Amino acid sequence: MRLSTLKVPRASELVADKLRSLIVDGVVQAGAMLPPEKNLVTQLGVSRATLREALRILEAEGLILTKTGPRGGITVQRPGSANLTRSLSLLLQLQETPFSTILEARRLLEPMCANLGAERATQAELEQLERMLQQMREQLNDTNAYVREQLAFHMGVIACAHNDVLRLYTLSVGELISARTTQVGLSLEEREIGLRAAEQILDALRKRNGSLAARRVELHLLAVEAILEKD
Amino acid sequence: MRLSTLKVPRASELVADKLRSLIVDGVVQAGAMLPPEKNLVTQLGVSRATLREALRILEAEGLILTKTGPRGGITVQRPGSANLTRSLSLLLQLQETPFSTILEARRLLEPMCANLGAERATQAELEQLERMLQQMREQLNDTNAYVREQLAFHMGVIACAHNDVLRLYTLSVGELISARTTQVGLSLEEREIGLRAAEQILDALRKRNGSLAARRVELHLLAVEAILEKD
DNA sequence: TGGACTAGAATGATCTGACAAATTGGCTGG
DNA sequence: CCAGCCAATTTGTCAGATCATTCTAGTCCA
Repeated sequence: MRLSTLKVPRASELVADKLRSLIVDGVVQAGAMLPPEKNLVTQLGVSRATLREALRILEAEGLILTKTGPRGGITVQRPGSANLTRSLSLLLQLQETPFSTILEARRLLEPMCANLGAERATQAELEQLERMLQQMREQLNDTNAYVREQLAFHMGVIACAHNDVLRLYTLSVGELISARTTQVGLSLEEREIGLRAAEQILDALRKRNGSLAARRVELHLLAVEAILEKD
Repeated sequence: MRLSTLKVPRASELVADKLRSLIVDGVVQAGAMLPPEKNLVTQLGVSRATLREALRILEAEGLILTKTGPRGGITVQRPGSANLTRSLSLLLQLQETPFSTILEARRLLEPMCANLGAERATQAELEQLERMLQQMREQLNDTNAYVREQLAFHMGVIACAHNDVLRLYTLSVGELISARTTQVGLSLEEREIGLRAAEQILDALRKRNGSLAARRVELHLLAVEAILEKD
């Protein structure tokens, strides 16, 4: 008989597990508030220090946020992509992964998603993309706002694929690359070229031509990479 | 003049940031130990409670682990894929993403990586894959061990693509699916079929035939999906 | 000699109680 | 009516003590 080494759980971890399952199981919905620390301490039978260590864990997971004062307290949140992106970013930094690898990943992921999206996009989604395009046109003179809208458009295209896993993956690499793009900056000409590329991509989606959409996305991404790597 | 709402950082977050940057910047390498809490408290000028909240954050990020006793203490770790997988899993659970979406993501990611891998695999990697195949043969009678080796083989194939981002993505969906596979279990016949598929995939890699490798991976994954969805 | 046992030290884990800081809502005096 | 101040609530931080775990070294006995 083989026994694995027995792991002694900490009280703070057990508390974190208990509260996390309340959230994941939907007992407390996002937006709702947990009882104040004072009450939790009595209900859980641990000290405040232990409870607070558990809260920091949940906060690191993006499940809660805390505010001081009356009307403050512990609010349950739905974690966004931030944590996923953060985990990825940490891993890549520690492995000293070159930026070109991130670019390549996006260059492979997005065309694939666009291909799927061309088949699956609903009419409403296409109209939404048209509105996003309009947003990009309006923000053409503000680099930061433009980069933000561009990412939103990309994600809108990817959302048409109706696959949340791929959407989250693409979003996390997209966020990393957008951060860099904002640093480097885009000239007005580059922004205009990007806008035209977006128009072409939406056109391909409207035609339900997946391979055309994929090709256009890839070309656009290659152009962006050329800009990012010019220095 | 517009001022964004001023955010008051907590001491525990500042401490976590400071320690994290020590790790990310390589001042303390993985495997090294941080000073004991007692010393950190005096060096950082915060209370022990605050320091410990910071440590729980870093632990949640997979950057450290703590042990009690002499020779215990705070060890710096390189975070593995666990955090990424965990973040993804949380997000998917809260969005009530169906399992089929995860399967689809893998079915799209792995063939793409295999295609790349066929072009880029080194001789050493091919030999490593051959050894993994041997491991699978030896574990053919132990379902859990077999599933583990199968995931290792898959990841070995993906590693040939030499893209860490895609490797991490594929690994995280792979871990989610493997967990399910272990629950469902595989019959001996299914394991033998899987083994033969792996042999075929390695064969395609050896021939440097990317599209063949992609097709074989996809067929294999479709077979696995059929097993997982049979109930 | 050698092995088992024990006492002590190092270290993290938890608890307790207190005070500080932030924020809201109501009160009060003009 | 309103501006400003005060009190209450809640989280944030601190200091100190005690408990639990685990390694080391020494001791005792066969």
